[in-house]
Amino acid sequence: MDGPLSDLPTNPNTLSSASLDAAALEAIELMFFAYRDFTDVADRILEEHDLGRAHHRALYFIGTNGGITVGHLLEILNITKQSLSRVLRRLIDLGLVEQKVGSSDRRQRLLMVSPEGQALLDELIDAQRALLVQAFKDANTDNLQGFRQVMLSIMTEEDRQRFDSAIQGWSNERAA
Amino acid sequence: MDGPLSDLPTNPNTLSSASLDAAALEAIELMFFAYRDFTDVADRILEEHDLGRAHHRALYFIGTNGGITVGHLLEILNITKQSLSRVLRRLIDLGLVEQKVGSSDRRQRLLMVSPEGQALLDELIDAQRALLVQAFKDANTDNLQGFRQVMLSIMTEEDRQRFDSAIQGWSNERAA
DNA sequence: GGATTTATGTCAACAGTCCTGACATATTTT
DNA sequence: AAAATATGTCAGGACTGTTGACATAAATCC
Repeated sequence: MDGPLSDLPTNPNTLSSASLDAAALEAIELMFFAYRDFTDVADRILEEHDLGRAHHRALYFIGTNGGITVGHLLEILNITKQSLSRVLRRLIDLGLVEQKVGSSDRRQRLLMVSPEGQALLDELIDAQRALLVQAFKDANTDNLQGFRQVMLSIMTEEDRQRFDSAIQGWSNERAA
Repeated sequence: MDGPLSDLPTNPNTLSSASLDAAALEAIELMFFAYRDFTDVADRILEEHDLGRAHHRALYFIGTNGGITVGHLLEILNITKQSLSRVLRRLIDLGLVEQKVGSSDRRQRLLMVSPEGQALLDELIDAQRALLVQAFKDANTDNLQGFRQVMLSIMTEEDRQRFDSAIQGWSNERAA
């Protein structure tokens, strides 16, 4: 049997309300299982280092935003500073993350990963990237655009703006 | 600027390794932000009822698999029975979930949601479905198929089998 | 029919991650 | 000099996951 996304009207730009509803209902489960298995590949690596997901997230955004301030990191992660504190302390104590006093504002603590932190981050990113590359292998350009467009549209506008994209604000527009 | 998924080769079925890599790298963040904002809409409702995500997940799979056994629920959720116990106890004490002794195997406790549990579940599902329907509104059939195909491919084969799909096992096949 | 396995439940302890509230320090801004 | 800002920390609580141990009832095995 085909799933809810398979029996749609012929016109590629016209989807019935019922079809959208059925597709969305299935997508609730797609989100759950895909995200769980996506995070699992990283969790296995983190276990070996006795670190949790929170450490992964902090390490990730520090590594991909070298010199980020604590405040900015808090904004991205959407957690309290007390919550980040424990995680960050651990990463610093383990020598995976380093702090530098801000040059223009000496109150700031600029965060960056150490070589050891970068090595772990590379390991984590490679594992998740490999999974995604495998998942993308049999998809064509349209499929990938669709995946990207849907994922962007699921986010809040604020989060969407993190992705520099030609289709920013597209959600209220008609596809060309 | 376009994102990594935008500057791909013209042939829709041929994607360079570098493009796939760049797309996967971006997708790591797409997964993070989309999933977070997707769960947030449910979390807001759960807060009003003083329930957590674990209660949501249990309620969801009981509601969509009426009469499910405790053992089967544990398999789906991939957690320990001790972990589920606390959550289930709370749902039962609140009158959101009911138990019935199995008819063929009287050791089993068949789980089902009460009318009150169904009402809460409907509220949760409606919120997430509304978000997804909105996200799907500007996508065409190919886009949605792409989203579905990629999400299915990200899962383990075991999880993928929960979705009855014409493209089961497609990951090693060539698209028609 | 007695022994074993299975399905479920519970107690206890511990870990990770999030929260709120309060308070402290250094630095910048007004 | 006073107020605001960036950061850090202490304390306590909630939720959700883990391991290990033990208990009961029912099904299955020999």
